[in-house]
Amino acid sequence: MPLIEMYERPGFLLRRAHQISAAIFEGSCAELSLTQAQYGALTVLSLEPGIDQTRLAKALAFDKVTVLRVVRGLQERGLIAREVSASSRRHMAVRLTPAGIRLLKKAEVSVHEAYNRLMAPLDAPQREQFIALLQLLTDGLGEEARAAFVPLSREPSAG
Amino acid sequence: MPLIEMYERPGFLLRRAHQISAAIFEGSCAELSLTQAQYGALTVLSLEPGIDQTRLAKALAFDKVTVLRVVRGLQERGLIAREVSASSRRHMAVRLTPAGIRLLKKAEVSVHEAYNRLMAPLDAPQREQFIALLQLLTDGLGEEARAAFVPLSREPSAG
DNA sequence: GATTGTTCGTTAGCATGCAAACGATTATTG
DNA sequence: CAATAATCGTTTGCATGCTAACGAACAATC
Repeated sequence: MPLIEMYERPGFLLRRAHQISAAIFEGSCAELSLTQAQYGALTVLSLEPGIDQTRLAKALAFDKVTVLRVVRGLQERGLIAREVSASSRRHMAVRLTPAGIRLLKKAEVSVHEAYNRLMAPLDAPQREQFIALLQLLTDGLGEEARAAFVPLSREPSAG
Repeated sequence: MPLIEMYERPGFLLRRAHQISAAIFEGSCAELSLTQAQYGALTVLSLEPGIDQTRLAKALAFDKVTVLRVVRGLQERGLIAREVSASSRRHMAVRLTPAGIRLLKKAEVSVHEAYNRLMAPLDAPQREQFIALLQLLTDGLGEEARAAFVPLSREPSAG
């Protein structure tokens, strides 16, 4: 048994795969200075303009604090705008600026490139299987681990 | 198209899956105060006593600094011992203490429990597929991303 | 309508992961 | 043996992710 059992454990492999994925993504998007987290935020904001930070956190499965820092960074770069919500003074309405929309559009190319680099070792059916299994895993564990992952498709658009 | 494309992207899913995996692992090992990183280090050390930190980092696909901090923490808890290597003054020989061996043995139960919780949404063939695909992905990208992932099976035991 | 409780955004603190830089030590080369 | 280069461990600094705590605003209850 020369091969270490550890290298077959999903925990180890997931950490490693995520590590590689992040490195590839940020390599591909280095020119745009976009991290995975920032890209995710821009993507959600493009589909849900004016969403508040808590909802944004849930959509991304992020922590509140992480969303705050991501959003603040994007705001400082002029990619998004934040203002107190019209309906509630404690909600922040976050939306893309024209510059943010442009950058997101530009990023799609790099993101696609990162996807291809990441999935290079897998052929088409393997990619489908892999994604299906990941979805099965994360969906099935959504409540187990945190109970806060609500993909936004159709939800009350104002509490 | 109500479902967001993002939720099908492997980068997002990998980050999410890793996030859940880490939470489950640390939940199961909370009593032992063991993180994934610490458990990985103990595991490698149990198979390669006296390994130096750089090699340990490569085996775990960790950064040098991360290994340093992990190893220092384990040393402060009396689970491992570090001493300057006999063959080279700039190498540190790291090995488990009896307490470390005991804790690692105790941890196996919790680790197994974490595995079952993590893989709960998948049946047996799916688990095999999932692990095989993860291995295919990480092996295939080992050099692409970093060129530093050398699973230890049989390597020069002294440079 | 005042009190209680909940939620949102924020700050602060801790752990993890990476890159850069530096002293000490070893390897390499003449 | 002397000089240069490479390597190991370490420190520092930065980014990310989480928990805990807190003020402000809202909701719920009586």
